[in-house]
Amino acid sequence: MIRVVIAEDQGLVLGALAALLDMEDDIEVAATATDGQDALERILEIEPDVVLTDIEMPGMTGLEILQVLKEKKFAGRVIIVTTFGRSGYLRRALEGGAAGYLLKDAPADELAEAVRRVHQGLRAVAPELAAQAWGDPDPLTDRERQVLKLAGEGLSNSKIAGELHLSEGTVRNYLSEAIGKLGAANRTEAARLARKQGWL
Amino acid sequence: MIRVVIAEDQGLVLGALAALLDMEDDIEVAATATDGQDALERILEIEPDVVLTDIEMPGMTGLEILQVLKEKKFAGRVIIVTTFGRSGYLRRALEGGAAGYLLKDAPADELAEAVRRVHQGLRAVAPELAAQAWGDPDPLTDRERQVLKLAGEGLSNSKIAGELHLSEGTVRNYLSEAIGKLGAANRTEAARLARKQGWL
DNA sequence: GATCTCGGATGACATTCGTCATGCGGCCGA
DNA sequence: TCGGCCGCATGACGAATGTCATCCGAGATC
Repeated sequence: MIRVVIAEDQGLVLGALAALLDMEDDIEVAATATDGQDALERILEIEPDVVLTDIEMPGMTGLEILQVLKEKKFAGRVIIVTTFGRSGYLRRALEGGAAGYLLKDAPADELAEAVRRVHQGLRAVAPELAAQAWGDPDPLTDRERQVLKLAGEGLSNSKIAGELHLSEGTVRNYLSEAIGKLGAANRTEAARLARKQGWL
Repeated sequence: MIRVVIAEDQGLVLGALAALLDMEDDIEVAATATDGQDALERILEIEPDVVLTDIEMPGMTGLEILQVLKEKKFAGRVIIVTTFGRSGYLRRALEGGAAGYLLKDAPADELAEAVRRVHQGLRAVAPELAAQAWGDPDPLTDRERQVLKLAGEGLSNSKIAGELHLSEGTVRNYLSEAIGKLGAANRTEAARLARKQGWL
């Protein structure tokens, strides 16, 4: 019996995924959670064989959970299930030690199959992503990413400077760098492009 | 037996929802579709009692399907199931004759319940939305909306002016108006706020 | 110790944005 | 037919943004 914990913030989808997996004879859904913190607690408490988690969740993202589990030398395996195949996410997931990475638009029967593969020690990466995986690496530095992220939310340079404890001029420099690297015309377009690649 | 057709572009979620509903004794999933066009054909062919559809889908959105079904005097009832409670969407859905509007973060057992309610001729609107439904109507004029949308994608004023055949100064005026109405500090924040409300 | 590199900071400059007052021609209702 | 809006435009002005050259100090590298 493969014991699974599922973390997914959309209740309907969570319930549905659980229903789907519970139909399998060799898989048991041991617990579910709708936010990151909660998920982490359940996982550490239950020590399931496989963890299934979304990336975008309130409290703590799937990638952060992955990070923590790695530090705690968690013995089970983790599958990331998410909406979009952003190469940035995929790379971070694999670097973080994820055993699988599925897209939500995969056919439904791939899910149970992936759980089994992963439980056997194999990897399960959505085929349409495997190739693109190491495509174009994120050209942004940490600072540029931070600055761009805030700028993309509409903060002014001075607000950003305050937030990151930098001078306003420095913020301008990083932003200018980022805009150049992404071939954008301004901060807004730059943020949009970076977001599309999963770099934010 | 309530016959249901489900339209949802994310295969995994689609399969899972189907599994969830198929567990109910009085509900039968008659067909599923992963894009709007296909969904519409299935619905017209099968004439189910209830249609369950996402909003964002390739080919045709759930709201467009709703529109067409209304024109064709479709006898069944439609439930919109979507990710976020944007009041703009909700209003358009209800105006379009939707019988239900659920959020994906609702608890899973609400789904079957909603299907039954709707089949009996009742409405099923996620309670946390019902109040807000007619809350704040979109304060933006058509022009403001168009301009804001493009600005949010990173276009400069002059690009926007070219796109919409307006003068650059006029674009600035509309944008300034929109920023003011939304209480934002700049175009980027304004676009973000408007998007969050489903006004874009 | 001399030299490089790197994160961070300045200052100056041109451009773009955001705001506001104002002008003009339709079009609608009184 | 006369106001009064409304959509669109202008012009002007200050503030925010984008670009560059340059500088400084702390580690690395040699």
